[in-house]
Amino acid sequence: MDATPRLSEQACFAMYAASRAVIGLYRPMLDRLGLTYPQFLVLMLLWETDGRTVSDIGNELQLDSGTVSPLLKRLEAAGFVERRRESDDERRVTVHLTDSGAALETRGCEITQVVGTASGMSYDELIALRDRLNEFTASVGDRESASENNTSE
Amino acid sequence: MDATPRLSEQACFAMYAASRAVIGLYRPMLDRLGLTYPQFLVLMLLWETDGRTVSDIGNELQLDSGTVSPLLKRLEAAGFVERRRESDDERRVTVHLTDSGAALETRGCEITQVVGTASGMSYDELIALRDRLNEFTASVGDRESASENNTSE
DNA sequence: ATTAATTAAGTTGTGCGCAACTTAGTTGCG
DNA sequence: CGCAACTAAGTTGCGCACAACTTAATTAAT
Repeated sequence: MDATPRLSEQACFAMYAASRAVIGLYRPMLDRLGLTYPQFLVLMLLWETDGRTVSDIGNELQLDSGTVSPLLKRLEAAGFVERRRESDDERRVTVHLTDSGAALETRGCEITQVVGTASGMSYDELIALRDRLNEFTASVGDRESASENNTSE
Repeated sequence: MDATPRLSEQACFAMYAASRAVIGLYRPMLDRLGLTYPQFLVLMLLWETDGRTVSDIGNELQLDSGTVSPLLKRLEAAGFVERRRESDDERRVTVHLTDSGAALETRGCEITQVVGTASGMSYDELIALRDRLNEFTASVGDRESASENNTSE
C-alpha cells in the first residue's frame, strides 16, 4: 500500500499532464491570433477590466513580476496592449488594451467555447472539476505560505 | 450566458493554476534532493522500471525529445542516472539509475505522501479528481491528434 | 525633514516545454 | 545491393515560470 507510487496513479501528475494538454489544445487556435496561452489569459483579464496594474495581473494569474513583466513587453510589442506609468504613483504601471487587443475578444470567446466542447465533459462536470481544482490550489497555497521557513532539515 | 467568460470561471485556468501550485509545493522538498519536478517524475518511472529508453520516458510523461533529452543530460550530470547506447540498435539510448539515484526512492516516496496530505483531500477524493483529469486529458488528446491538419482558416 | 522600511516593476539566470530541424542508425522495397 | 522512408535521439530558438536581485518611488517613524 505504501510502496513506491506509480506515476500513473498520481493526481499531481494528472494535473501537470492535463494542464499541458489543454494548453496544447489552445495552441493552434491562439497561434492564429498571434498569442500564447499566458498572453491570452492577460487579455481575458483586460477584456473584463481594462487598465489593471502589473501586480494586479500577477495576482490574478498567480505569477510573479519576473514572468509578467516580459510577457507584457511582448504583448505590447505585438500591439495588443499599452503600458502607462501612473502619474499619481510613479511606481505603478497600468496596462490598457489597444483597439487591436480589444478586437480579439470575440474570437477569443469562440476559442474558449471550442475548448470546452473538446473536453468531452458537460458544463456541470466542468464546473465541478474546476471547483475541485480551486479547492486543491487554495489548500496547497495555504500550506506554502505556512511553511515559508520551517522545512526542518 | 455567452458573454466573455471570466478567467476565474475557467476550468482550464484552474488546471493551469493547480498544476503550478502543486509543483510549487514539491519544490522546496525536491530542492533539498537537488531535483526539479520533471526530473523527479523521470526518477519515479525508473524506480518502477529501470533501463527505459528516452522515447519511452517521453511517452510516459507526454514530453517530446526536445524536453527530455536535455533533462536527462542534467540528471546524468547530477549523478542520478547513466545513459547507455544500446548495441542491438545504436539509435536507442537506455537510462539507468545510479546508486545515488536509486537511493532517493525512500525520500521521494515520503515527499509524495506529504504532498497528498497537504492537498486537504481524502484519498478517495484524490483518486476521483485524478480520474477526472485523466478523462479530460484523454479526450483533449484525441481532439489534438484528430485535428492535425484541418483547422480550417 | 531625514532616513529606514516597504512597495512596484523590471532584470538576470536556470530549467522546462514545444516547434522545427539535424544527425545517425534501421528498415523496406525494388 | 542501393536507396528511399522511417525512427531515435539530440540541437536550436523562443516563451514561459520562478528565484534572486536591482532600481526607483512611496510611506512610516522618528
